[in-house]
Amino acid sequence: DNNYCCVNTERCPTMPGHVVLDQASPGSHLTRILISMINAATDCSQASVRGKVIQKGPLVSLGDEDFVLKAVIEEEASAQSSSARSSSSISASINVILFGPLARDFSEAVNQGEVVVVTGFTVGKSPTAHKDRLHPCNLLLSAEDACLYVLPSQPPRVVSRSPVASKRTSPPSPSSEVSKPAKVSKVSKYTYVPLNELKPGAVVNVYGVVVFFKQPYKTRGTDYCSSLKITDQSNQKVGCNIFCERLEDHPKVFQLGDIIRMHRVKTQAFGGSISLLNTFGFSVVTFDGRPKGPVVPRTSSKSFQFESKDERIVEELRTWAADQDFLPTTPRVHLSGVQPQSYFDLTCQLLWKAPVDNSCLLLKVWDGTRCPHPLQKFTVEASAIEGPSSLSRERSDLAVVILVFDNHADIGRHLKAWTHVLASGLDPCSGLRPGPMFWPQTWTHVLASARTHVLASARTLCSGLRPDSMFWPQAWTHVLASGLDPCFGLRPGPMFWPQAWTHVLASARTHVLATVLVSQGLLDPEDLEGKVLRKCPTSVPCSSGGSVQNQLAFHLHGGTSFGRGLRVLPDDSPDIQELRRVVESIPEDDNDFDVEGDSAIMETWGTPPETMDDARGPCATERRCSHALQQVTLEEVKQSAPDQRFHVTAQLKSYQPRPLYQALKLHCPKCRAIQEIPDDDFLSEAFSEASKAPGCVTDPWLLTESILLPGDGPQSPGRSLSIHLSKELCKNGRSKDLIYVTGATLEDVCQLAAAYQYMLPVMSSGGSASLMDFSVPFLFRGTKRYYGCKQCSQVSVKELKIDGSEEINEEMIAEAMGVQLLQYGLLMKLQLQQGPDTLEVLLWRDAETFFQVSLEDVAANQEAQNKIRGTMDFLCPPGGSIADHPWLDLCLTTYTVQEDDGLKRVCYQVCQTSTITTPA
DNA sequence: GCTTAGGATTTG
Repeated sequence: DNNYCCVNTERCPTMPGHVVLDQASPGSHLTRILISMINAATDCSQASVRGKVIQKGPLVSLGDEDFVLKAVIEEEASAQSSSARSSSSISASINVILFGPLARDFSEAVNQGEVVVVTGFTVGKSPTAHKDRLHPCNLLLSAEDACLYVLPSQPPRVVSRSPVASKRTSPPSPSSEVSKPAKVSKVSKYTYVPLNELKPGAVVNVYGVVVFFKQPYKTRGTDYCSSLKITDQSNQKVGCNIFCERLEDHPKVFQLGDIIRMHRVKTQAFGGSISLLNTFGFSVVTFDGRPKGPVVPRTSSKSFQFESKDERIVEELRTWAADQDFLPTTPRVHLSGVQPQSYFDLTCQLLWKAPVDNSCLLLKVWDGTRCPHPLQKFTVEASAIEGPSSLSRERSDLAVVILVFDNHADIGRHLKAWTHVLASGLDPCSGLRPGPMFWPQTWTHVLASARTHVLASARTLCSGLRPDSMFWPQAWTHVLASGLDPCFGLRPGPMFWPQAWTHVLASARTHVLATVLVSQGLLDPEDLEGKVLRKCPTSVPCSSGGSVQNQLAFHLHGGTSFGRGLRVLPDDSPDIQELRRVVESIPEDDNDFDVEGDSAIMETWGTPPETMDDARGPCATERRCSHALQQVTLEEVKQSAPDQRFHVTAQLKSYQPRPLYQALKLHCPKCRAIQEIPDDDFLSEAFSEASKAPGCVTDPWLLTESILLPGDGPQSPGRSLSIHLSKELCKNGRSKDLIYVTGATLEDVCQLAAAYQYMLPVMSSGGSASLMDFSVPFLFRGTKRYYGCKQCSQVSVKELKIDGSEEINEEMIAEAMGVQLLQYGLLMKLQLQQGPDTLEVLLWRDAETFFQVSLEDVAANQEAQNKIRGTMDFLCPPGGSIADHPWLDLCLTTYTVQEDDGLKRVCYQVCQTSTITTPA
């Protein structure tokens, strides 16, 4: 509330009777009154009222500089809901009547949707209350004492990443994949229903704080299911079940208290209350729920709206949630803080994994801290390890094993080394369980894998179970409830029983194996040891000294109770930053390797390139320069004086920006300024605004044809679209080479651009054609768009002179109009790695050479954008270990730039280098 | 084709 923008400095901020646009903190010395609390007895002298303008009437002249204007302001949603419980049914919308110059100023300066603060008003009885059902009172603002302040309206933003996002403004957007967030219409198209106002059988949008969640788990149907419970300021808790086939489409909820926004969820009556279900067009965005910290949307949606309004709602939910007493979750702890026998959540990085059997997977992870408890040891054959198996001694000492079972093993099998993982509901158990154990510990896993086969093939075993022979009473209830028979033959694959029955089988299996299998001669333990153990590359545990009872093992049990699960965390997650810092501070390049298993896999990612030529494979880039230079190391580059060239071989560890479309820029070859590319929503609004008052273009060298387009009603009256042809071009039979249009929307422009060669949107300036401002393209050709430099252009729209059959191009048009053309540029920051060394370099000047693509094409078509994406995924595979990244032959230049603080900094840029191999 | 799940620790 303290950031009021300075729009109009000519007006005195404290003078009554004016619309003020630049007051720092309006009405702060006064008491703010909620609209619903206003009554005839309200003391107006010390009061201020704040509300959003939802209606703005016309300025009515009473003659001789006297005016009157009626508007309706409404309490903003946040204030409304916080007052909802205490207030009566009095309307939160009130008529405001402005008189005199205040009315005139308001008419000019204030738009519908903006938020205003009024002071110095008087309260009257609203004569229209029975008719408009608004507040029974009205606010009267006359020139003598009244003051009205306008809060700056922050332009909403739309984040647009793919063509899908711009479909609404068809035809296809040239800059879709690569456009920058920009403003669109000021009124959001989404409204959010408070959770206590949900009615069954509706499709709604909601916001909420997550008070319970399960990571997505495989259902018996086709999809994964995320189960959530959310709440909001109404304190209503609402269950949600989100079904999506793809894991990445699920809500990215990582912690209780996260904030979630869902669009298009279906309300459904269930168990006496409302629950939510995703429905067609569902989209979800989540936010970290901790107060402070930036509001960063987490989503895999290709397009989503995100405006200042959303930011405000998130902040409000955060603030509200901070004071609530939500039930505690499993604690999120570091390995250094693990308490035996107490379930915990762990944020960690996967180093490698090894399959144990169909239903168990061993994950080797770390989080940069040391677990103080003695841990069970595991023996793993090197051949079973997926990922870099040898670590420096220091790193290895910090790494721990997690055994993940059943449904989690299915998720875990898809994880790549170096992925950051949230493991929820880990059980830091001792390897030995209380109660009788029938089998030596080393066999348990073998038996676990054997059980499926046995149970699947030997139906009689299970039907032979008797209640008095069960060890765990809770399992028996399940047996009674569901019986075992339906288990068989229903599910293909390693998990052939439905999730709901895991309980029965999991608890029954030890019993089955212990008391039935052997007694019936179906399984011989000797036989098992001889046949199955050999096939099992991971044996559990291998105790070496110490008491097994005191050794901890981390188990992620099957099932999803209490939110147990595995989830990949995005690389920009704030919870990873600390882990990353700690992990990077630990040396990885000492030679004291701790080799897991019998045969070590050579560690490629920490090895200097000179010794690894053969293992590296062909380079993915080649130098196109003609320098005769020796290869040097990154370290040598860093130590050298600037303004030189170097040849290096390195891997691409990471790059920015993500998302990639942000890399594409516009830049001026003359003044070298770089600017962002506006997105279609911004352009759409700019053109739509300009189309409302196109004016008349009467240049004598133009032929004008106007069409009157009918409107859809009072909201959108008809408009006039004019096409102007150059007489000169017409004379030469080339009228279609370049046309000028006025009154066109972006949609019109795109349609016309498809039919003509070049198209110049113009507007009337005193009857002559003039260009629109340079925030929009000044010229269109098909899906290509050309922008001009605000600094370097001297615009005047003139007739294009051409000689005979000369082909028109954008340079000629720009030159004729005095426009300095902007060029497309691609700016990326690459982090190179060479053994233990890293170096940050830029890709800018020779980006086209690097990707072998025209940036003009990248701006205009998806295929070229895909080429860049494909190349980057090849050079830096998502989720892969650095060992899997191809090596790059690079030519680097070094140079210095002057920073804002006057200091000089050395920069590095990739030049004259092309990628060789890109995936199909 | 249009369900799946609808919180409530495993028994490794």
